[in-house]
Amino acid sequence: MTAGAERGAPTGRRAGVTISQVAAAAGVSRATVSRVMNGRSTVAADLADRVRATASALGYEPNPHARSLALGRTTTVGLVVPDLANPMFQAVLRGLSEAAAAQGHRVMVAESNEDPAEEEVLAAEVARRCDGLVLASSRLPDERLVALAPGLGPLVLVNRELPRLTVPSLTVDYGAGVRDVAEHLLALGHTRLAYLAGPGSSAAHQARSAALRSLARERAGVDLVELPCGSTFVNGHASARAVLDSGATGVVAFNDLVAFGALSGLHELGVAVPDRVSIAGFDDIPFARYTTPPLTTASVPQHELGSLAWQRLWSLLGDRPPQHNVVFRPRLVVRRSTGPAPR
Amino acid sequence: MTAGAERGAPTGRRAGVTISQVAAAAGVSRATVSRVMNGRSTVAADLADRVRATASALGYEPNPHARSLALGRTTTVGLVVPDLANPMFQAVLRGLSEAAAAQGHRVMVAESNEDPAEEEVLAAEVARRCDGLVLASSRLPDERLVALAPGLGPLVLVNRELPRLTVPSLTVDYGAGVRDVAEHLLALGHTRLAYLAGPGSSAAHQARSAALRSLARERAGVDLVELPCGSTFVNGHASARAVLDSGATGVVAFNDLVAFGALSGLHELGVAVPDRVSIAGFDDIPFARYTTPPLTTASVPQHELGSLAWQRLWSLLGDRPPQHNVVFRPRLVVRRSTGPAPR
DNA sequence: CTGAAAGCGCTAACAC
DNA sequence: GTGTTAGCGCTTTCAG
Repeated sequence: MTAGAERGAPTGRRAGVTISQVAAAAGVSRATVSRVMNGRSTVAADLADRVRATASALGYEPNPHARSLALGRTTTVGLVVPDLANPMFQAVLRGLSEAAAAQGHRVMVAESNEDPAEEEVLAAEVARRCDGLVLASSRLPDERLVALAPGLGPLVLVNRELPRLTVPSLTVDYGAGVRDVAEHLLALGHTRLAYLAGPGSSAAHQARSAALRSLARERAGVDLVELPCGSTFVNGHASARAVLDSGATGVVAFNDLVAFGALSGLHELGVAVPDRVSIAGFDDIPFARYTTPPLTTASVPQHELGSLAWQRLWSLLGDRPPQHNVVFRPRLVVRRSTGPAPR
Repeated sequence: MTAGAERGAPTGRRAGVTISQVAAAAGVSRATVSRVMNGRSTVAADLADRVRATASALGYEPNPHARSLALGRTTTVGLVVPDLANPMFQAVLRGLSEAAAAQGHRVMVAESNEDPAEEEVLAAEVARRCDGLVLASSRLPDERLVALAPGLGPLVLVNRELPRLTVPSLTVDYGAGVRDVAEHLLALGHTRLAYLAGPGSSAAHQARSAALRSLARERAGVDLVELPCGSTFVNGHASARAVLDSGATGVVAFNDLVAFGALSGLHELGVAVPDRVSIAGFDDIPFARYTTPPLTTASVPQHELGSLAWQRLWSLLGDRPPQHNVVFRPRLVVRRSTGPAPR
């Protein structure tokens, strides 16, 4: 089955005219072609023109892998997320992809399925293939991340900080955000709150859980129960019964997805929202305002997290001074899924 | 600024122990190391063990770019979509990414922003860097696509066919789907229908437009007006006024996003849905059932489109017999955004 | 300003 | 079985 590689091979293996062919055709050395293609130093104008002409005549396009090998850089950045189905991460991806594209870079995505072990392998692998890596909402324990980070090359963290290491991070003040949500519920007269917990490995979850507990401790007469849940619609849906059984009238969901799931599950159980129980989410994903009822949530600048991550990475890649870390303050967005506590 | 490249360079340039170092340390040739690393032919067991030991001791990991260059293949596939913000394409991405990951491949995404010119450049570039390419809902005119395709290497088309070329395609019978939607509206007593048109360059739009026109032609007493719109939430929102002015009581939106936009715009204009106008979307994106009111739509197997695309590509990459093309029949999903025509 | 030559890190014939 | 040799296609000193 030795099919000819020339012109339009059957299954479509790309042809590939090489720099040598161009050099030969133009009667110059490969070095010269390379210089012209890269707009390097001074090449006599006429020669340069000749090279450009034959290059385009032959349809020459430098082989990116050969360049990567020679230059030690691809024009690709990686993004590793726990769950591509989460609109939050989709938004980060878009923000990153857009910004990177504007600078001629592509992005390679990988999802770890919320599994720290998988994430560790993926991060290493993706980092190896790219000039830099953005790790969003890493589910890795601090010590693993600290151990891993130096080997990953240029790295930017989203939704996660690494105190002991100086890696650029874009974070969100989840403690303050979830506190705002809880205060909102308390102000509405709810005294028994349920927190639908995120994945145990999620730093975002840990921050929220801690902030809620400390709030409950400070305030007299506030009852808080933490219900193990997860990060998906399905997880939230499955928690509806537990929410009901908990006797809570106000629920703080780990994120909007979970909130929607709970909303839908409670609806099926015949529980009116917000009449009997109020539900709030987190993130303010695009559809949060269009559900029934529209979701009260804490807004997080998802897209911007992605684009800023690119800026940080870009600085790193150019050995330019690192940009400042930023922590975003979530903004409470009150919609109709929360209301006064029932009497 | 000649920083030492050895052990943990400042900005984090990846170190990179090479095959030569492993070979030297293990006292064998690079070829042997290569053979061991790739589980090739027979290498004496003891030697193999020694190599493996020193490799892992040194933390050796083959450089993917060098492999790509030598082997002529990366383990990466590309995906080009018109709009990453569309949940439909996000789902395709997930389907593709999941399936590809199961076979050890990564995906590189790029979005063309609905711009055919940009798409053409992107497709070529991404194809060059990957083993194969899936082009989703290409906005390229047939002739451009036909001209481009052969140079792209292994290619799979989603939401698009190329009659003159034999490239694997996964399509959806949009004509039948949109017809189902329209019939549903007609059965509810609507006689004046508005179609919120998608991008002119979209094959999906063209198919829907044609099917609707032919339906209107067949049926007596059916009024159809096509309103230029687009593919996004914002486009749909901006069309609300035009919908109202058109006097239509039933609207068929290009996709769910447009339908949501229209829903929201009409709501702001104080128009009750479905009491005064009925709206149907297309795709059945994940949130379609959770909006207010839940959206009537034609369901399309988005995730499956992505995973099947991977299968097709995988066959192509292995020079295995091409799999059969499939055309999915959308399924009408009636929810509460459509109802009886007002009297 | 241009060419020759070495090398990026790996794989694959081809000999021993 | 294992080492030697020659690339994969490009960039980049280093001479001239």
